[in-house]
Amino acid sequence: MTELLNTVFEPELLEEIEKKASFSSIKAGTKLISIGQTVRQVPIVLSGSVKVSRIDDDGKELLLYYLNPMESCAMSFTCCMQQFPSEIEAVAEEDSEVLFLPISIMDEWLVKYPTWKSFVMRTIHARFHELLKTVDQIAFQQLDERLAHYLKEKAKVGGSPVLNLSHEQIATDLATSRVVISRLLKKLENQKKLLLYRNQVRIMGEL
DNA sequence: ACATTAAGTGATT
DNA sequence: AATCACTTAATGT
Repeated sequence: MTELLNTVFEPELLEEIEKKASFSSIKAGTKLISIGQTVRQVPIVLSGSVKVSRIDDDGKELLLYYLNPMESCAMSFTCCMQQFPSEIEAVAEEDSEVLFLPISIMDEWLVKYPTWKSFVMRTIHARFHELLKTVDQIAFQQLDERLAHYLKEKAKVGGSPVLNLSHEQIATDLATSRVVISRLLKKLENQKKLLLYRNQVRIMGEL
């Protein structure tokens, strides 16, 4: 478990993490944080994956990105240092192991440990990049590309080309309607890129 | 066999 | 791309 951390952080920092962090195993579907809640801890995903999404005023959901092993949430850095309430919701996508770091250590570690600082910078950069990507996908209204991206991500996260999802679930993740998703999926199926079943999508070729 | 839920489709905005 | 209305197919009881 710590092997992953070893490759990223310096020894002294690892000791500190050992002392200050709390480790927890999270069951699939567990909500880690919801909107409005104040962030008090920074999560680092060790195994599994966590889905981070935005919910609008009408309760409509929009998937932002996944946290994979050795990734953390950029929102948590910015939010919790200033004690701002969360603007996102995070739910465990599968059974996961997560390390929680208290916010109190943030300032101190940033100056003390170069590997921590670069970790923080890397994750902020990575998330920001990811966000920009989804933003201009939405701006240019290319839902088909968003769907392809979504399916690829799902396959990567789940480690399998077989996705157990209903069209409905896909639609809520992408904040659109089921009918639209069904049509796009059908189009992809006709292009022999995937096969459709009830509550299941099997990816065949390159999307 | 019947009810419920998921998926497919044409027409309309 | 979204919504409506409706059909068809798969699943659960």
